Amino acid sequence: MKNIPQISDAEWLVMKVLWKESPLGSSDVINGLKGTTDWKPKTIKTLLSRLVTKKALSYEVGSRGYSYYPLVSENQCAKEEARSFLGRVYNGSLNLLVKNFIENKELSTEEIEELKKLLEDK
Amino acid sequence: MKNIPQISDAEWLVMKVLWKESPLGSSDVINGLKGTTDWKPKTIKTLLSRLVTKKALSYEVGSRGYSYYPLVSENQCAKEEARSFLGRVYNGSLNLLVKNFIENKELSTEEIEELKKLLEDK
DNA sequence: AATTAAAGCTTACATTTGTAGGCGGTTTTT
DNA sequence: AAAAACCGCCTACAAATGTAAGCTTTAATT
Repeated sequence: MKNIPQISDAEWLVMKVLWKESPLGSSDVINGLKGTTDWKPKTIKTLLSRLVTKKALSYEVGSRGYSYYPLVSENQCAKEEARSFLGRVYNGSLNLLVKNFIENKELSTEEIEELKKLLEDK
Repeated sequence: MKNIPQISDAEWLVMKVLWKESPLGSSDVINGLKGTTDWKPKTIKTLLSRLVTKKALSYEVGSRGYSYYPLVSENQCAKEEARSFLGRVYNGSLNLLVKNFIENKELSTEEIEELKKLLEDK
């Protein structure tokens, strides 16, 4: 059981690129964020470095620079975030969240059907 | 349509006290947090002030100090947090979150039953 | 070969957050 | 009335975050 590092909002976007495909050089990550953000390349490199420091990423050294890859899975991180978010806002209860969504009519009919199915299949 | 202010983790705990009951004086809030946190009274006052600055709270002036009350509802804030969290982590999809919980077996049988019921009743 | 571009390392700097302490005035206890 | 407790206001200060720029070495282009 490892500790999941804290990943900030901005850092999540970087991680997502690398969860989709890795290893990638920084320029690839920069490219992968075109359209998603307006960050300067330097900003993205800062985020990459911080993620390495936090041990969310590591890298291999190649001739044309580092090739980054995740040390933690998206699933692990998502779970951790969910835990923290649900704990803070919904007393840790996923059901309460869903209930709220239903009550606030935040869900389309299709989504509700899909949820039902998910639960049935389970 | 108002903007929901950003409420930090620590601030949430303060808001929760006031969402449960308000208006309350700072000493009541301090009391309401006994057992939940170890914060010094001063810390809680700082949080109260910050929440006022952020317009998450306001207060009436009484003879024995301020009486704080929320300017935003728990439901609004919860919705906003959910939006931000789901957006960041689950592409905005509640269903994806639920799916993940099911797959990771984070839900007890009872919770699943309850969810089904919630969806049926809807 | 000379210039330009890129890589990573270090530094920057404002804002938000966690976590208080000090100060001067008021209220409540002794 | 004097002391103790409490009030709110202002200040503090480190860590995390968002958002980069500068410098030095290396690689790519002309």
